[in-house]
Amino acid sequence: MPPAARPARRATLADVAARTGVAISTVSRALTRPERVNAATRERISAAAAELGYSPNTAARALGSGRTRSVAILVSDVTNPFYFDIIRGAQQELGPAGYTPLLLDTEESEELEEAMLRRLRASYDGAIIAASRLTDRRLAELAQAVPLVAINRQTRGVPSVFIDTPAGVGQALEHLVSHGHRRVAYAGGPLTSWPNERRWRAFRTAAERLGVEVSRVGPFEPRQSQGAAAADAVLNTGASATLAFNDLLAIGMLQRFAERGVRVPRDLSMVGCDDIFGADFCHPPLTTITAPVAQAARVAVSTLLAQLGGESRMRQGVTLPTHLTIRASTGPAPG
Amino acid sequence: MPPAARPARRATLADVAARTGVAISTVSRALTRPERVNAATRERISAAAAELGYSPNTAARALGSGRTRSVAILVSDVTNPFYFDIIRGAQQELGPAGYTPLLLDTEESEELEEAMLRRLRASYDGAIIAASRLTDRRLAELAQAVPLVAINRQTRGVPSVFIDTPAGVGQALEHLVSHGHRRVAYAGGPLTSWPNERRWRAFRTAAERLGVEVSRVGPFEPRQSQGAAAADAVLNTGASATLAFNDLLAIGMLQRFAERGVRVPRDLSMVGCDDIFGADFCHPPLTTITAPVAQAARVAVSTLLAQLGGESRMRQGVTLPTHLTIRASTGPAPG
DNA sequence: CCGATTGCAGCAAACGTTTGCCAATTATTG
DNA sequence: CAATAATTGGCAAACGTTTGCTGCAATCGG
Repeated sequence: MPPAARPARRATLADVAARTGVAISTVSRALTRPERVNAATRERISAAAAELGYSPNTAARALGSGRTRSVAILVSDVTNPFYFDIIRGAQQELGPAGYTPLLLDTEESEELEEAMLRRLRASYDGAIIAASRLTDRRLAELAQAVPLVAINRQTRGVPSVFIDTPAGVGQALEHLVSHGHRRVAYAGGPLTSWPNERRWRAFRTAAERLGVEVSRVGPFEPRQSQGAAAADAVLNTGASATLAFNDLLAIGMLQRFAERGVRVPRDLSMVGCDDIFGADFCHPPLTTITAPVAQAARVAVSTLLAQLGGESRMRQGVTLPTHLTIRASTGPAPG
Repeated sequence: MPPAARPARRATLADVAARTGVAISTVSRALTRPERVNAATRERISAAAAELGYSPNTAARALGSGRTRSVAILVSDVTNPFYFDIIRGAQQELGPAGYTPLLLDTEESEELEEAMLRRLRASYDGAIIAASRLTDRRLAELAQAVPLVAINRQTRGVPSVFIDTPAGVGQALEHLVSHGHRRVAYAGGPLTSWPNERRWRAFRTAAERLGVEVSRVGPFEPRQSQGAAAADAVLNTGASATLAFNDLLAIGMLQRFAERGVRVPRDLSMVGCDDIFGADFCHPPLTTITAPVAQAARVAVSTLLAQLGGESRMRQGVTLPTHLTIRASTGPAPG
């Protein structure tokens, strides 16, 4: 067993220093600020470090420097596919920058959200908050104390990345109206969800502009299982087309319509929001407002890293465009 | 602004100690080992800690104690919906136990897997490895140095949770044979995937037992986009039914079949593995081998925590049963 | 050839905990 | 009531880094 002689203990700076015959501080600098150390010495140190398989102890580093090289990613529900792309996008941007994600599930709770952020404050350098449930006031206060970037939440004083789904909502409604729909319904998400309110407002405004009748049903938790209730409620309104708060809900509604024998899009047209995994292969494939979710996460991370890097003139708010992806769940109004 | 007087600096043990008039060590003990301290003192300390909003600095704690209260979750691709349930299940078990997940994406790379595990060794107490790409030897060696539990990977000396999909493969084949299928194909996953080989073996064995002809196509990366190639390859074999390495691939295949005008299950029956998000609402809904993925993750975490807790007599290997979920993608053989 | 400048490396003090050991106080026992 | 035991709380040394300051030597300009 050749590699069996592995030291049980991890190599530390002290070990590398001893092997090289220099001081610990020199090793530290050689590894973190190479330019502060003579090239020859640096060489020897790197060699010794490699031989010993040295890698820094993150806890000690965090304690010494106050920086952790990790970023908290707050999602309200790890289960929601919307966040998969958030996680993925964040990961993509974080990894190459040498940061590690700290995934936190706030379980749709305002209290938990703030508590986690506070409790683990020393464990991350900054945070990406996707779908905050916090009030504007609390969020703004928090942003004073913690470097953070919010996704899909615009609040004064809080850097954010906003996915312009409301604009897409307008497009979606035009699409429906052009197909002859005159009565439309909005199947709403949680009342505490900020984007939900924005989408509803955009929906109502566009409807007014286009002269169609609207109703709103809900609130519904954004889960597939809630789709049944939402579908039934929409049917009650007599609308010929409906827009759901998000795709998860929309997919659930689609299933319910199928169960009840409501043919989509023949009897009813259905539009979702976000274009999550599954929206393209559900039945019928869902017309939806495609959101650049992974991109939003990447932008959020890069904004955050810039902030952490001490960039003063910072983008305070970025808006990302969406587009309407027309699939098979929308069509001409019946009759 | 009442809460404005917040100290910019986080409260430390020293602050609490000063406020209570006891030593730092006493505060530490009062908070971590309440029984080691007088009830009255403990009371006063807790009160002061609460007032100051004290919460321990995890880095300092890790440094002092060598324990981090966090668990690494290694997945080969955060994008794969299979892992959503892993993440979710792990989260569910970790949270209540006061642990935090450290999500690591190994990007299907053996090197990255081991490197991450080593580099971040000081940042986690133990690891859950879902779908290791490591060789048996490396994995076993690693298990000596790091408390870990593997999911879907049985290797001597490595505690594991195994989802018995191979048993389900047998069932699936019986289901197909009972529908008159005589030629079946396996659309394989990555060659480095351990479960892939197990599934294929189970498939071949069952086919032999049932007297049907098998072929194997692949390997394919387990991505939806790879479904096209897999579907075309299967069509070439002349099989009337096919089992895919996993649902992601199966869903991709379903899409390709639709494109090519192959009617499922009329012309061809299709079975997936895992029953991921989407398997129930794709078109047609997928017959699949349902795996208790979230449960597997929960069991893995609890096994790991037991190990961390110093339990010596440990379950070395747990096997979780699967079952065949019949939906609409399978039916009688054509002709 | 001397004083000023620069580059490089080391010393030592943090950072906020945990924890082994010891001292003081209080409770228990014969 | 003295001796012993148990409980309680404090001291101080880790843990492995980072980083401000200092000192030394080599280099440079004049």
